[in-house]
Parts: sequence; C-alpha cells; structure tokens
Amino acid sequence: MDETSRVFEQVAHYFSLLADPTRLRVLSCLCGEERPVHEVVDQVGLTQANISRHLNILFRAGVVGRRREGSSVFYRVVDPNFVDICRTVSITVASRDIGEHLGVTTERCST
Amino acid sequence: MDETSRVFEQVAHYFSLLADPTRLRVLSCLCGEERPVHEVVDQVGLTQANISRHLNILFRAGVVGRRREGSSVFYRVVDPNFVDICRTVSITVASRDIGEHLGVTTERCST
DNA sequence: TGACTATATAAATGCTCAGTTATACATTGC
DNA sequence: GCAATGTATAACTGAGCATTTATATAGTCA
Repeated sequence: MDETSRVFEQVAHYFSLLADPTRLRVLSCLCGEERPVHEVVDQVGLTQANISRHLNILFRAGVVGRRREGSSVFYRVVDPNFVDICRTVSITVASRDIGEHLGVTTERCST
Repeated sequence: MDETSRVFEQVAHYFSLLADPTRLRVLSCLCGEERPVHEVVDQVGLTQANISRHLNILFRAGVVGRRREGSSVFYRVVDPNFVDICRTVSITVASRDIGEHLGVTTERCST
C-alpha cells in the first residue's frame, strides 16, 4: 500500500469514529465537560461494557483523553478539531431536513 | 425514536459516507472536476460495478450530483460543506503522523 | 435491427464491528 | 483480608456493507 492509500485509509478511519450514533452520543456527553464513565453510561443509557468499549476506541484514536481519580476514570474531548467537524456536519445534515435541531447538537458540542 | 436520536442517526450516517477509503478516492477524483463514470473507474482502479454503487450511495445522500450526456453519466460534488469537512479531518489526521501528505489530500479536494 | 459502449442492478461472499453477557481487574472503605 | 463500587476485557452473536461476477438497461452508430 502506497503513501496516498495510507492517507485515505487514515482519513476514512477518522470519519468511521464519528460514524456511529452511540459514539456521537458519548462525545456529545463529554463535550465541554469532563465526566467519569458511569455518568456517560447513565446519560447515554447503554450497557457499561458497551460505553467502555466506545470510550476506549475514541481514546486509542486520540479523540478523547482520560485520567484516573480514585476509583473513577474521567474522560474528556481532546481533539481540537472535533467540535468544528461536528458542527459543520450537523449544519450540513440540518440544512437538509432538520432545522432547529441542528442547534441542539452543535451547542452541546461547543459548550 | 425521538427527534434527538434521529439527529444523531443522520449525522452518523453522513460521516459513514466519508468513512470508506474507496468513496474518499471517488470524491477526491470528482473534487473540482465533473467526470463520467468510466473516468472515475480508470482513476480509482476498482470494478465498474463497485464504483457505480459508491456513486449511487453518494448521489442518494446528496453529496454528488449527476447528469446524463449521451451514453455517459457525469458526476460532480455538490455538497458545499464536503470540502471543508474533508480539509479539517485531513488536517486532524495529518497533524498526528502524516505531515506533508495532508496537503495533497486537501488540495485535491479544494481545487 | 444489430453490435458496441456506458452504466446500473442482482446475487453471493466474506469481513468488520456494534452490542450483550459474563468475567476480570482496580480502588476504596470496613 | 473482604465486600462493594467502578472500569476494562473476553467470547459470542447478528447485522450491515464492501467487493466481485454476472446480467440487465440505456444510448450510439452502422
């Protein structure tokens, strides 16, 4: 595989991180506020194992960071471009058929 | 499914369009230049059936437009935000470990 | 009409991955 | 050490999707 192919692979991989509704919920939950895993679990409403798995995927990709405090692990968004990307796509999607709901998504992310 | 869930679903779906290396190649090929299907096939280098399928996915999603001229069908990028999104993500990816190759991707898209 | 090119679709296959259940590991307080 | 809470991992399952081969549809030219 040549260099150009690797670039396409990596860009596609980055998009694939954001191509899952559950991961978007997790990121929305973490935008603007550091949170322990169990709070994300409570807010998103899926199993702890599933949320933990998604958080690890995002962590390994460098989208979120984490630190241990006591028995809890706190996650936060560290990718500086995520908010911009999310906003642009939300605008794109919203401009088609959603409208005011776009504001919800982007404001959650940029708070 | 409530309204918010639908937003997350739609944003995730939009990202999923860009989460495939072949579709990124197709879009890179179409950025800044309208092209018939067989030219995209030649440039990307996969089967005609495969490229046609990807073009249809992008068309149905509103990322590309198409027009028939003679026996050929010309495709072009019509999503006004695609270039910006592509550039931002490319910068994100490139800033991690690629570097100058980023320029290649973004310039192809913005030409 | 018939041959040829261009594009789209159908069927089949294989792989990736989200989700769950169960379990392991880590930390705290007793 | 032991129980309890918080988090991570392993094994499994099922669904979605990228890809290919083969075929169908559409347009052009003779």
